[in-house]
Parts: sequence; structure tokens; C-alpha cells
Amino acid sequence: MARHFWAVEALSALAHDTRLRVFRLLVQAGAEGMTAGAIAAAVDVPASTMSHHIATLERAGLAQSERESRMIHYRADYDGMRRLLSFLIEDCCQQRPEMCADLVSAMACKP
Amino acid sequence: MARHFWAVEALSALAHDTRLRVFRLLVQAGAEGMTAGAIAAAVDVPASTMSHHIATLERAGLAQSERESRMIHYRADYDGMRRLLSFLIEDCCQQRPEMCADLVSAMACKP
DNA sequence: GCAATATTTCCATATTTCTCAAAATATAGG
DNA sequence: CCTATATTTTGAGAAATATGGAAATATTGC
Repeated sequence: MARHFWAVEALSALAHDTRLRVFRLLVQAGAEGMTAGAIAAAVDVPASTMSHHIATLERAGLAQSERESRMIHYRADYDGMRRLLSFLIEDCCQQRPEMCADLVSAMACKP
Repeated sequence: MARHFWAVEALSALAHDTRLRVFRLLVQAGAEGMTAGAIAAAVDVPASTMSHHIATLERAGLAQSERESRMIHYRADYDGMRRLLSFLIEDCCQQRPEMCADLVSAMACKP
């Protein structure tokens, strides 16, 4: 299992229906994050299954956890995601600016 | 196999060491693209294995093919990649501009 | 210490993906 | 039509990933 690119791990983590959904949820949840239970309930997946998926996101550097009494809060790791996006964009812009052309407009982060 | 997000297919395609390498190669190759054989040779992978990987990229909308006499030229599908990047960025910027903050600089496509 | 709650880890199974040799297809040039 | 080249498809075994129940761990309150 020779993973030359760290990015592969991050891409793999997002390349799953449930996990992509969870990541989107976490992004929306913001700094507060969500408890493991809340996530599992929102996506309707058994706790143990969800635990695996969240762990995968965390290993990939796309989520962070913090225990708060009995619950564990998870939140999106913006830094990790930014790293991944930068990698993809830099890689692609390398010689072909046309690929990133309209991306700026996508970045018009609406309030 | 309920794939709710089309993006999952694109992410899966890139979430593999060999395929990510091939995609990067194709981006660098530009409009000319590369023949299947050249790709397989560059990455040092048997032809049949490579054929599967390239097909995966093509299905995911990240590569395009065009036969040219006996060879088949493959090139990166910039449109597909831009779609994926837009999806990821829009999704993340949604409420958290801090995630996309430094991305603009990554987009300073150097000549 | 015990019961209740929140979550993970263990374990086994099911499914998917990966790999590549061998056979099939496509094209070009005698 | 035959041969050579370029590539894909087929097929089958190996490896990785996904899934979820049951057991284990952690925390709190009584």
C-alpha cells in the first residue's frame, strides 16, 4: 500500500457518500461542531459504523475531535480542507489557468 | 450502491495513487495529451491495469479520449475538474469563508 | 460502587476495488 | 489477408474497504 500522495488519503476520505455528507454537515455546523450521536442521527447510520467513518475523516486531517463530558464534538478541519484544495488547484493551474478560471466566482462566499 | 453525490465518483477516481499521478501527468501534457502507452510507460504499470485506471478517470469526467490511428490520446478534462473544484469550494465557503481564504493565492497561476 | 449515557473498539462478514495475464478488438501497412 | 502494433475487455484471485452487532471504555450523577 504505497501511498505517495498524502492527498490520496484526504480524497479517499471524501470519496464516500456518507463521509462526504458528514463533512458537509460539519462545515455547516461551524465551530460548535456536532456530537458523534447527532451526526449518526442526522445521517441515519448506526453509531459504530459512523464512528469508523468519522475516524477516517479525522485520520485524513479533515475533522477534529474534542471530548466534552460524555459527548465528543467533531468539527470540520478547515486547515486540512484548505490544504487539499490548494494542492488540487496548484497542481492543476500549474500550466493550465483555464482550469481555475471561474473558480474565483465560486469563492464569492455569500454571507 | 447509492451514490447521492456525483462528486463521489470524481473524488474516488482521484483517490488512488496511480490515477492521481496519471491525472497530474495529463494536466501537464496539456491539449496534446498522451497516448495510453506513454502513460503506462511513464507510470510503469502494465497496459491492462492502466487501461482500467484511465477508464475510471474518463467515467468520472476527469479525462477524455480520442483515437488517432492506432493510438488513443488521453487528455485531462479541465471542465470536469473545474466542476469538482467548484463543488468543493462552494460547499465549504457556504458559511465558512476562512476555509477558502488563501485559496486565491494558490490560484495565482504562474506562467 | 452502580446504573445510565455516549462513543469506540473488536470481530466477522459482505462488498468493492485492484491487479494483471490472456484473449479480443482496432488500425495500419505490406 | 497476414502481421505487427496499440489498446481494451475478460476473468479470476488477492487486497482493501465497508458494515454493524456485541463487548469494551469513558464519563457523569446518584
